[in-house]
Amino acid sequence: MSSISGQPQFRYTQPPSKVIHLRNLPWECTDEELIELGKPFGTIVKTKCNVGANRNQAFIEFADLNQAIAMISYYASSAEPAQIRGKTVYLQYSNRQEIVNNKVTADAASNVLLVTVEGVEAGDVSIDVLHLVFSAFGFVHKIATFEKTAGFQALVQFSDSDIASSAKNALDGRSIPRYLLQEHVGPCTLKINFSAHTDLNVKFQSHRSRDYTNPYLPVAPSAIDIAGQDGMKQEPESNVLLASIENMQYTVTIDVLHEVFSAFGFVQKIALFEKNAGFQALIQYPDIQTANIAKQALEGHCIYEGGFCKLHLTYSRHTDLNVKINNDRGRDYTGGNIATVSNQPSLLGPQPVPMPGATVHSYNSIPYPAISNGVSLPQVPQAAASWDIRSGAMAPLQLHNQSLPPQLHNQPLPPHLHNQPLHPHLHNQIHIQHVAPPGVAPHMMPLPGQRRQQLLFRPPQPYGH
DNA sequence: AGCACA
Repeated sequence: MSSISGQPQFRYTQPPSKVIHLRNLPWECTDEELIELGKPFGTIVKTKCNVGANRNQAFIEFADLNQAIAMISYYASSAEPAQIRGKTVYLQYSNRQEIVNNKVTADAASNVLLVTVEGVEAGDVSIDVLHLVFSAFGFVHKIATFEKTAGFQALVQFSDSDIASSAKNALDGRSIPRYLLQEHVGPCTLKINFSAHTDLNVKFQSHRSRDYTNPYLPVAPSAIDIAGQDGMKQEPESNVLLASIENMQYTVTIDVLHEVFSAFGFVQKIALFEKNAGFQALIQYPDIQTANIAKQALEGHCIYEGGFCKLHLTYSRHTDLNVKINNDRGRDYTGGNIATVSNQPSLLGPQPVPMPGATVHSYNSIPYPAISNGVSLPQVPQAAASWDIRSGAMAPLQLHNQSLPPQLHNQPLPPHLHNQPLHPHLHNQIHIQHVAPPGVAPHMMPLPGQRRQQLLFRPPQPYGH
């Protein structure tokens, strides 16, 4: 324990530190007395007394190293030793660089997080969105939301503090992805602390509290609403879809969107716009059912292989888009008498513009051959298109669950599902060889739901870019 | 009189 030389090693080898270690203190010593002792030498930022088994040691931390040096130097050459309550105290530099107060457990890790959502008003962020966001890190047991002066807050309970910590580390200071929010909602930054709670007392399932461990908990009447089965949105259904495009590495044109969304029915109108530094599109179908099918089939899918241009679909509040002019920002396929910008060749001539007054049936009228190249295709129902990488052909992507409305059964296949060729004009538009990476064909890539969650905040970087 | 989980 002692040094080889017979003298304690620590005696002359302490490097300077802002922290001074004091010993031989009276047990009753207080922080005030430590401050009195050290104050003449500088600014004391922290003290700690009653340290050690005998509670007769203490620490003083100065704001500046030179102040600690001044105190040590003074008493090293002083005839009067440092004293507290008449007792000589011995000083030396501490072997630590700062006083740490582990007594303060205000921010101790907990399995319950206190989440403050900044920049929102009541109802902007549903409990289901929070559940989705936090479920990426583990099973969420309970959520309780409330409004305080601090704003919209939520307590999110995990099974243990490790999971809670990982969620906190990943999400604190970040924002809820735009596509989880309704159109009008601004950026929602999460500020996350550990709660002092360990188990929330959720009395019933409601729009403000949930217990995911107890499916038999009574449901508050106020919670029975029009939320969809996924519960992500409170928005009512609409024939107009709002598409947010995530990870948009490549240009997404109206023609591309038209191609993709036409697989489900006649697309009446499309409008593109930038919002909140993101890229969004409104796609108008003749009816809610068609929009519903497209929404469910395409949600989370990528337009391009490699996770690029992932679609996130919600119902718009619009029911009829006002497209005044056909250009690269807006398109009206209903054949109304509106102006057309001349530098949009794909709109002219053979562009598949159905007759005026077209209904969902009119999507059959798109002037493509029903079958091309003699390639027989799987039976309807078909939903989204999928490009075969090797052949460049488009293969059908099955709808997962629901049945199609009657009018979509036994119809000729939509143009996407045809092997070759597309109309020359459109062909060039949708193959997007100029935007896809070399050797990669445009491709509809379904991503599993869990992966979607994983990607929420950390979109993949394509090809090492 | 000799470095803090408190």
